[in-house]
Amino acid sequence: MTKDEELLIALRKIIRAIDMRSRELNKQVGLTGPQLLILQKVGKQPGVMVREIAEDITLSAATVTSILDRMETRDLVTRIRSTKDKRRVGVFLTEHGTTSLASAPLPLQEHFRERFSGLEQWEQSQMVATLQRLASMMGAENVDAAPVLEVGSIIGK
Amino acid sequence: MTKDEELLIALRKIIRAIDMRSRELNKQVGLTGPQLLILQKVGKQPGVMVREIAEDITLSAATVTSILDRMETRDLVTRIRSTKDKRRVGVFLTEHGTTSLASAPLPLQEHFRERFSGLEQWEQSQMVATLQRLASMMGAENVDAAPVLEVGSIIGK
DNA sequence: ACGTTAAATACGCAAGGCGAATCAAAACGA
DNA sequence: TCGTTTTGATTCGCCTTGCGTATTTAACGT
Repeated sequence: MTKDEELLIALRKIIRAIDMRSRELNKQVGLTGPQLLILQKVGKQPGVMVREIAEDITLSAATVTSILDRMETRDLVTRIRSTKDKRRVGVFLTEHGTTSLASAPLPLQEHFRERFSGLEQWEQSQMVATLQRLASMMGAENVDAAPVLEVGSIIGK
Repeated sequence: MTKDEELLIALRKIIRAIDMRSRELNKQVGLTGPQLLILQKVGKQPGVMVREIAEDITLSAATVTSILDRMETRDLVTRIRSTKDKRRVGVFLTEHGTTSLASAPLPLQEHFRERFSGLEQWEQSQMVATLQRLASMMGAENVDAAPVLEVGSIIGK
């Protein structure tokens, strides 16, 4: 098994674990992972724009809108259109959203967090750094477009 | 921002990148990530039962059935009911499935693979190791019974 | 022979996601 | 100043993963 196969397998396991966690959360408190993420973001930065949220958690604006729809019908957030710039829409927590956030379980499983926080500081940092690196390696475009050098990309087209 | 928040953000980016890749694959060759996984499984073990597949990739039988439905309409696999035990259904690759599997693009993006293979050996190993560790930290129950050595796991329970 | 259990499917449902199209408003440019 | 772009958000249509809960068909135990 090659290294990148191993990498993929490991990633799939991780993805699945996170997905399961999300479903579990949804059953328990009616909040899926992505919803919780957004809730936290709004909690930290009331009035945050939809665009900002989307960038933050790297989802399309359309997706964020649809998630916000669901959250709004559950009375977790409200959207208020800016009067200054009427294109903008700010997202705020409702009272219910605030209390939900306060009592919300964390997006990651408890037992994971315990294990993670049990690691040495440097190990945690190293882990995060590795993931961030991986993320940027996978992130398509943000890796500024190989300049002239690359012949392959031209041929490839 | 705490370390585990950073971790989660990075993970979401990675997940998204993989998801995008999966969609891309789907458009190009009609194979999503999970479908590819199943295809590989069937390739390795022709005639494998639905139940076995489900266990293997830890999905419900219902889910596997629905994925197989899609794969069958795309003529990637066929299902043949056993004559011996008529409850059982074996899954096989079609010709098209076989060639698809052989020529299947890799689950990871090309440019990622290039970058990844550009890393030093030790870096690759380190990266994979980190992910595997993460996966096992997240994997809930399937962390079958850390043997005696591990004291932590006992206390942890 | 009859009830129990196992394998697969059918059915219904929800969420996350995307792109393309649309609409409104702001910014820009000449 | 008046078009033209650009930006922010939403709507629409569509797809997959994934589950739970029946339902059917067949094997098995006693």
